[in-house]
Amino acid sequence: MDNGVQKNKINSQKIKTIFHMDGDAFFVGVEVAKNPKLKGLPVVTGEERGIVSALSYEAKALGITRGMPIFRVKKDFPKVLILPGDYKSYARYSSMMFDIVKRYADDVEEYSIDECFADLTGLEPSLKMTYKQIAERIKLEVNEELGLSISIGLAPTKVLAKVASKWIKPNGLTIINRENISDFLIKTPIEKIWGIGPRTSVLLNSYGIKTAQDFYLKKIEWIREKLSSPYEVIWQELHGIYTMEIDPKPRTEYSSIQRTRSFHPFTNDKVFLLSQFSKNIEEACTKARHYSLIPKKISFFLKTKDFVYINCVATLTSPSNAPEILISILQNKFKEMYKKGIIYRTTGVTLHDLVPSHSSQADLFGGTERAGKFEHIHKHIDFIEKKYGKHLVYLASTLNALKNKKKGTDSDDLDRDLLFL
DNA sequence: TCTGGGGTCCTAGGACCC
DNA sequence: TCTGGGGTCCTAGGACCC
Repeated sequence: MDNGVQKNKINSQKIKTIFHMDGDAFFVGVEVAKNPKLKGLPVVTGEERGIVSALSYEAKALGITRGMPIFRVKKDFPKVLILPGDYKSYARYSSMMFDIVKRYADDVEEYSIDECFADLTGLEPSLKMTYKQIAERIKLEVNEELGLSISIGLAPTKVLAKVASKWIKPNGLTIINRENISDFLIKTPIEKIWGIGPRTSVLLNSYGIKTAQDFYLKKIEWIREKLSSPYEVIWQELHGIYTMEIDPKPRTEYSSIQRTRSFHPFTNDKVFLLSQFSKNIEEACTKARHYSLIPKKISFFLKTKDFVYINCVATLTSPSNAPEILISILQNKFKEMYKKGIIYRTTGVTLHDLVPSHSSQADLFGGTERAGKFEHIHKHIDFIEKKYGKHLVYLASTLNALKNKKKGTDSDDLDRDLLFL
């Protein structure tokens, strides 16, 4: 009970040095590293998504923002270079970047594709460098070896290290220690603190809390009374009390896997929607198999053109990561979710309660046996995709998602497709 | 057609049991 | 009889993150 607080009582004896690294305009940074001719130009990525995912500082200077529709960029900023995302390269550069950090620190938490935390505590004597020098070395090596610019924060906690790495950007290095915390928090709006989003900011504003310093100055009892437990942890962290641990586990464990697709134009075509779902299921299953995970639960959602979600959950009597089985579940659930007169923009599938595949036991209803047959096929498919590239092999129902499916098809068609399974 | 895609964690409240 | 008072487990949904 109250684990975070208990832990920190022990940990607060020892002041930590937490390192946080944040890529500068990371996706664009990688594009520039791949093709140095782009350096100094206004560049954005996200062409395939229709909105700006990342933008170079030159593009930002023109007034482009994250999330801006690509058509607007084309129209208003014709000189800007627009690139599609190259996620394979981003992942490669990401792990090379983290490898550099691991040269110095053992405990590295890969937080996202362009961010990591590391615990540098106690490394000064063995590396014969100050913490600042270690950070400078890492920055230099990432810059020289990978051609990437990063910003670094050093602080006693993760939350403060995030404040620090954001302080100077790009190419910054900022140190917060227990003595100068307030200098930073006074100038940080509360909504900029990691973990405090728009809803909580509005609530805190209503209590007169505008800056991180205002929050910091509240009594812990007040925080407990007004907010839930994660905010108590943030309060501790802002006080320099190490509470959120570094988690160096490799990113191979998932508690859920999701695949969604939005489409254009919006539609209420049953066959089209089902084929989109089907493709989502296949891709989610491919990922699940890649990590040897099997879901015990699956959920589906439809999003209407007005952003209303229709959710639906199914518990699997026999856990499976074979798309054929999950699609047959979808067939039933879809009838509950779909309404004739409504126009949809997105379909989504989430696999929940993932367990390692070796732990799935045989059941009495033959579901596992049936899944076993498919397992064979999928082994081959996974192999082919590994060799020749992704998304080569699809199920019949997914073909509808690949062909630009004609509108208003009768649902009998669909049943035939699914029967084919 | 301003608003994509992939995650994690926490809480409130219902169901069920004694 | 003016319907306590716990547990536990599960789910839906909120909030937040990059």
